[in-house]
Amino acid sequence: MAPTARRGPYFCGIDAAMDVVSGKWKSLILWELHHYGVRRFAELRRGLAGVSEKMLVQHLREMEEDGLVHREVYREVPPKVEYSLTDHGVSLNAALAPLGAWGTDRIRRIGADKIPVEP
Amino acid sequence: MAPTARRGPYFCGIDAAMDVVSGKWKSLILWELHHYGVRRFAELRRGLAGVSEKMLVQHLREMEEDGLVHREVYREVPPKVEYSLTDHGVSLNAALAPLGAWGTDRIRRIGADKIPVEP
DNA sequence: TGCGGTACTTACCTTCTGGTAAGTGCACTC
DNA sequence: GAGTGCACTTACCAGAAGGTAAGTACCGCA
Repeated sequence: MAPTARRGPYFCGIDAAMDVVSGKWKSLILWELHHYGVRRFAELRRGLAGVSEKMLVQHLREMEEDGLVHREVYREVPPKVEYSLTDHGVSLNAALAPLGAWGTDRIRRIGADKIPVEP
Repeated sequence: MAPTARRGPYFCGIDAAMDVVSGKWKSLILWELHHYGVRRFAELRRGLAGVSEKMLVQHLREMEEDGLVHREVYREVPPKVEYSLTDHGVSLNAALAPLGAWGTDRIRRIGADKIPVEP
């Protein structure tokens, strides 16, 4: 029940897009897949410092359901699964670009003290 | 402590922008203020069907802190407070436009059954 | 005199999100 | 034969987000 409780009726486009992007790691996953083209599960896990396996799986599943990422399973041992962006994923990433630029601007505005420094 | 617990170090621009937009009603508030230019508290409450006063105040306060909205208090009785977008708010709204377009497209894709129908 | 409207504030409660830690089955390496 | 890596799954738990309902202080209106 929980997995598909989302996707309610939307007020507007932003709403619909947000529903798909909201999730702590989704925009990072999008960016990672955009940057590398194709990535394996463990590669993503290592690429997104701090993500838990549970959340990575969950977000990837949701993004697959939403038609953003493609999941290719190779029936081998050890298991191999490759993730990549679909056309919708690519276009979403493009639509996020201006927002990213705005955010970069904001980081610059609020000062250099907010630059990523992990504890 | 809770009000300013956000604004952690950011991974990237998207992250920084999301931090500012995430909140159930924030994008709607942005849109409402963009559309009407200036709105009073009660006008916003009526415009955003379903929002609670608590969340509206809270979101407006955060957006004010983030430099997105301007709050103009008229010391009269009954009280009068006007909200409007700052330049940053306007530019954020512009940056959200492509995302909104993508979302509208998505709504069209996933079918007409998801069109806003409030219970 | 009581109701409605203004713009909030406060306390309490529920739901959702995300994190931790452990387990799974199989193959390769030391 | 113990340890490691692969791609997960499961159970449990903490904290954040958001909703409900009531209260505040003042005024205009009937």
